[in-house]
Amino acid sequence: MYRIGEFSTISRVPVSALRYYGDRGLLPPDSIDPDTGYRYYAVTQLPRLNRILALKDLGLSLDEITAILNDELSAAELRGMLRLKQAEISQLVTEEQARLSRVENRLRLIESEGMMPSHDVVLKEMEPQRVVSLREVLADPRDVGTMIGDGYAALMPAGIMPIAPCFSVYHDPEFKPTELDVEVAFPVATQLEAVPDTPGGRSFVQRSIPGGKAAVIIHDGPYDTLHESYAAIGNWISDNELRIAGPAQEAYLIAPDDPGGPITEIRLPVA
Amino acid sequence: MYRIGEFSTISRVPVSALRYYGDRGLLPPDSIDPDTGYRYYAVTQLPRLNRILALKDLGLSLDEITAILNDELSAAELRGMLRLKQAEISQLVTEEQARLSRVENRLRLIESEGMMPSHDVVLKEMEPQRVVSLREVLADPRDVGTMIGDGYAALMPAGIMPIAPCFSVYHDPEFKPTELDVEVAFPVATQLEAVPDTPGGRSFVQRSIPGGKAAVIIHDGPYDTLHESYAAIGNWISDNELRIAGPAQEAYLIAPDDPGGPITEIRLPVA
DNA sequence: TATGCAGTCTCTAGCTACTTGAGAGTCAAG
DNA sequence: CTTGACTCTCAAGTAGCTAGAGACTGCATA
Repeated sequence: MYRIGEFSTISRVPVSALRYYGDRGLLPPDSIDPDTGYRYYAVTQLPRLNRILALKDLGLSLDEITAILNDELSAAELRGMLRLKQAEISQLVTEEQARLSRVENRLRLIESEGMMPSHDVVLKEMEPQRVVSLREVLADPRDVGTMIGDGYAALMPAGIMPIAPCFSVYHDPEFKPTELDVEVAFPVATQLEAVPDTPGGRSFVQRSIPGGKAAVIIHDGPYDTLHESYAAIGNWISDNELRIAGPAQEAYLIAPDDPGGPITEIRLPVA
Repeated sequence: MYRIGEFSTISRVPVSALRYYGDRGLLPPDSIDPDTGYRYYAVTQLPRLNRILALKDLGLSLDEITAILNDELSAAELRGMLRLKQAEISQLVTEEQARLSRVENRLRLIESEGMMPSHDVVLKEMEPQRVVSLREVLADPRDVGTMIGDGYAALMPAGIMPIAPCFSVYHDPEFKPTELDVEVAFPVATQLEAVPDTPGGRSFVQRSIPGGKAAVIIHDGPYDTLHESYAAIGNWISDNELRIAGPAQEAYLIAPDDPGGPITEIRLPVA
């Protein structure tokens, strides 16, 4: 019988951890002196302790290990648990590798430009959004602004308030400066009975914009530098070995007539 | 100006996280209503929030991010921090890959044998140990027992108490059943003035056994099944893509004359 | 004007697997 | 009997939030 310090030396497990395992019921001491409370361990407990350490090394939690050691699991459940853990770890490895390449890219950016990039791309989870929208093929990209104005001019008098900033969706698979298939969307809370046509004679469609992951960047500046943010988001996506999985969106968080200039969020669905 | 809920919708960051970042000084609200305590955020805070998220995605802690955002770091420090993070992540990836292969091996073992292996190999950190030891080339492996007895017979009367179980070190690079170069070591607390020779005429050497990582297994059974544990430890080492980095040790935790039979710990230094 | 309800506030606790430390008691040797 | 090493219990700390309790605010409707 060993006292906890000796058992710690033999097993090379810290005293505090042994006490913790004992209190959790994972490795109760062989006996406890009822007068002094001293814990006494037997060498025969080493296999159990080593099993605890080995299972912990597989990434199992102490609760899971407790269940395994107390024989509460069938062989099938055990296999299932391990296969689950296997999937978890391989996902973790993939994620960490992606993180690693993000760090490497950031380092490369800093070394080449001497500073941090001015704005950052982040991956966000988008909720599906119910919208009323106008869609049109435009000759001039700047007409998007008039479409938005036209849309508001129809919605406001009808008492329809967008619940989030309006945004545009660019449906062209590649960029076409002369024939731009663009949708202007106004998020709404629920399906609406009727939506009036716009003063400009456009008709609204009600639909749901699907959710999912999107690479997002805030563009804080005039529209004629939007391409820089698109370049940043494009680089980020290829760096992270993702691919574009839907049409780009631009959300107009602050309108261009604001004294501070417009602020735009570019979103690119990815998978 | 947006209330926290709206800002949460726009940024797709949970309200609780925004409050937390505010309290940490990482992203204080643009203003706080002194009467109600309501937090108000501006769209212009989105770039900072996105930078926080992007840096978090690189694996930086909020403290580190605070330092970066408050411009407390030189470009060199920033590069250093990222390079450190890079090293950390690639080590993490390596570790998780090793863990993954451990899980896969465990699964394979379970599927082939229908159960968990009876004993477990674990990786432990060994402290360097000061010992007094006897070393000899033996014709018969079973003579190790007499060497141990001989050693104790010299040490006990001289008042030298080993501070840990004695163990043997097998110095042969490969196994030789007829000419076994074996060292029997007794751990001691400090360098000793003098150690008497044994009744059997052997002379002690004082030395330090180096520490480091070792693969360890508890063998709970008679010595003639030791090879099974050696096989298990050998498999484990190759599974984990480690290599043997020193002579094997066998620690005699419980002597073979105990009614429960001997318990032995096999240690194989690895790198 | 009253009521309701969604939103917000602060504060506390919980999550994992321990580690650290305080304050008190125990053991063996000299 | 003292000393020093060891052990005990209990509480708090770790990271980055999340969840919940109980109270207050703001806006819309009856």
